[in-house]
Amino acid sequence: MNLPRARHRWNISPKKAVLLQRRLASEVMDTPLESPPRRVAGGDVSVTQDGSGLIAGWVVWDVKNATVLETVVARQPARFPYVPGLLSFREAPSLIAAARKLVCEPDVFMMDGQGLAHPRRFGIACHFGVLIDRPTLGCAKSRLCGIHDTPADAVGASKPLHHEGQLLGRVVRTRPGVNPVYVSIGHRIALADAIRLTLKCCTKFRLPEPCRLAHQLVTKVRMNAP
DNA sequence: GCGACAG
DNA sequence: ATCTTGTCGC
Repeated sequence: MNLPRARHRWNISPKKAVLLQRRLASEVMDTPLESPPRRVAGGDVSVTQDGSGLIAGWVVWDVKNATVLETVVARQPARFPYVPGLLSFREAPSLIAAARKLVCEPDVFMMDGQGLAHPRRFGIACHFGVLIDRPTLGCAKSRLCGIHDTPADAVGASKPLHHEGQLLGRVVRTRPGVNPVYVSIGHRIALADAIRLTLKCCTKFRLPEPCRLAHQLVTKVRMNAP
């Protein structure tokens, strides 16, 4: 992939990281996808036992044929701690490094974490999306901020996620009897597109296939190379 | 001051 | 996120 050049450093203080988020958040674009997505990349990051290394990976999923088109991984030292609200400063660098290895051009990138559903409206899906200038969406397994009702126990049921008077995303039931996921836009996508695509990629499990397979990928790589 | 807090 | 045993259900 031919990605844009780096726009800022990553080894900055949490204080400056927050300021950077506020500045870049204005660049997020809430716009419909230009065409029905066919190649969807799911990304995830695993951490080594001692917590010093990160392994990021992407799995490109063909939604039409339900097949894997490509997989890539990248290893990097962990240079930023996990701080709620600043996840992208810890994981995005490795995810970008891995994305640079992709040969194909995904139509959308699905991130394991929040997008707009963030205290400053700039979760990892927004940050990654703005930096690489590609359509992205956030599909998190739990809540970071906001309030919502419990969606009905049926596939596709959902409830809005609100925070400070704004609609940040939707809590979506992807499987009956299991916890819903938190879907929000990352960049260059509309919430309706994000939800539709998330559901379309959920075939047999709670998480959409691209994300689930990416999680398996980085976990296995970590096991086979401490 | 206290609880909450993506991965 | 990672660690970690058994357990319930299809």
